[in-house]
Amino acid sequence: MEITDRQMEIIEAAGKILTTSGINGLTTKNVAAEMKFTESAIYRHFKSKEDIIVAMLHYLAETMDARLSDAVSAASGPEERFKALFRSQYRFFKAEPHFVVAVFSDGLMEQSERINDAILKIMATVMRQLMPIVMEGQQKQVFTNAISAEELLHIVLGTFRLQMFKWRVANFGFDIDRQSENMIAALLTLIKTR
Amino acid sequence: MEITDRQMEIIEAAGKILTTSGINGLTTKNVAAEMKFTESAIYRHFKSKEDIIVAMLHYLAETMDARLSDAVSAASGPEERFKALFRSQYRFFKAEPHFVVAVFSDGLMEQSERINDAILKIMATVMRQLMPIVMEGQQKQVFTNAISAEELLHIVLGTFRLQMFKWRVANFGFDIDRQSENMIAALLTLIKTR
DNA sequence: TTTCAGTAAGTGAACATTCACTTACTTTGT
DNA sequence: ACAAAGTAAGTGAATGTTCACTTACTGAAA
Repeated sequence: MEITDRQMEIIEAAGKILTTSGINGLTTKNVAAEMKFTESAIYRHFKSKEDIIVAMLHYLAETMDARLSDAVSAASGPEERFKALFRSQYRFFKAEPHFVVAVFSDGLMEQSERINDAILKIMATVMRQLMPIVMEGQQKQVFTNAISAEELLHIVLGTFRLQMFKWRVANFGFDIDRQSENMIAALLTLIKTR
Repeated sequence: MEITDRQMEIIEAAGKILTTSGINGLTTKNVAAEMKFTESAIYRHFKSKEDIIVAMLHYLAETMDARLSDAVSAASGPEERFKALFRSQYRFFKAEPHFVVAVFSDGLMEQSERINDAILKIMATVMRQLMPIVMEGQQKQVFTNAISAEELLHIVLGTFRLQMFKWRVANFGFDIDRQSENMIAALLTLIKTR
C-alpha cells in the first residue's frame, strides 16, 4: 500500500481540481491535463479513478491521526487541548483546502462504498481524538456536565463542519484564521462551566 | 411560475429518487421510470432537468417560510419559539426526507448557479426566522449573552445540519424524533442562562 | 533486452436533450 | 349537432457529448 512519488503527484493534482472545480470537475481527463499527460497514462499509476480518491482519503486519514495526536499531546489541560486540536485542523485545511471538498462533500460519498467508508473513517478519527478531551474536561469540571459528552461532541463538530461549509461556499474567500479563532472562543465560552 | 399538477408529480418523483438513490441516481431516465412514462415526456412539463430541481427548491423555500412563520407565531416566548421552529423542521424533514438530500448536499450545489442560489436562499430563510428568536432570547436574558447572536445561530444551525447529515448517512434508519428532542434539549440547556 | 512510463486512438455506456409523429380531448365556427 | 382545428401529453428513435477505461504501440533507461 506504499504510495510512489508519481502517485502522490496525481493525488495532489486531483486535489487541486477538487478545490477549483469541485466533484463534478474531478474527471480522469482533467487530472490528466493537470498532470500534463494523457488520460491513459494515469492508468499506469492507478487501477481506477476510485482508487485515486481512496488513496487520497487514506493518506488524509493517516496523516490526520498523527497530526492531531501531536497537536493534542503538545498541549496540557482540556481547554488548551481543545484549542490545539481545532487550530491544527484549521491550519491543515487552510493549507490544503481541497480536503475540505473531499471530506465534507456528500457527492463523493455517494460514489462508492469504499469512498464512503474512507470518509466516515476520517470523521471517526476526529471524534476519537476529541472525545477524551471533552470527557476529561467534564470530569475536571472545566466543561459543563449539563449535557452528555456525546451531545457536546456533536455540537462542537457540527459547528466546525458548518464553518467549513460556509468557507467552501464562499470559495475559500474569507480569512478562515480570524473566523476560526472566533468560533473556538465562542464554543469554549459556551461549554465551559461558569 | 405556477406549478401544474403534473409538474408537482414529477417533482415528487424526483424527490423519491433522491431519497432512494441520491444525487447520482437523479437522472431523467430514472425520473421517467418513476413516472411510468418515457424520458421525452418529461420535457413536455419541464424545459430541463435543472428546472425540475430549481422548481423543487423554490417550492420548498416558499412552503418552508410560511410553515415556520406559523409554527413560530403559534408559540410564545423565545424558548418555546425555539422549540417550535425546530420541531417544525424535524417534522417536515421526517415526512419528506428527500429534501434532506436536496438541501444538505453539495453535489447538487455544484451543478449550477441557479441551484446553488436556491439552496442558499433556503438556508437564509431559516436564519431569518431563527435570528429574531435568538435576539429576543438574549434581550430577555433567557439565552446567554456571553456570545453574539450570530455565533449562537451558527452553533445551533451547525448542530442541526450535522444531525440531518448523520440521519442521511444512516439511510434515515434511526428514529429522528427521539434524537431531535434530545438535541433541542441539549442545545437549550447549553444556551440558556443558568 | 526487458521493463517502465508514456502516447494515440479507440471502446461502450450513460447522459440530457431533440426530433417527428401519434393519440385523446377540448374549442370553435357553422 | 357536428366537423374542423387546436392542444396537451404521450412514444420511440436518434442526437452529440462526456465519461471511465482499454488496447496496441513507442521511446528510453537499466
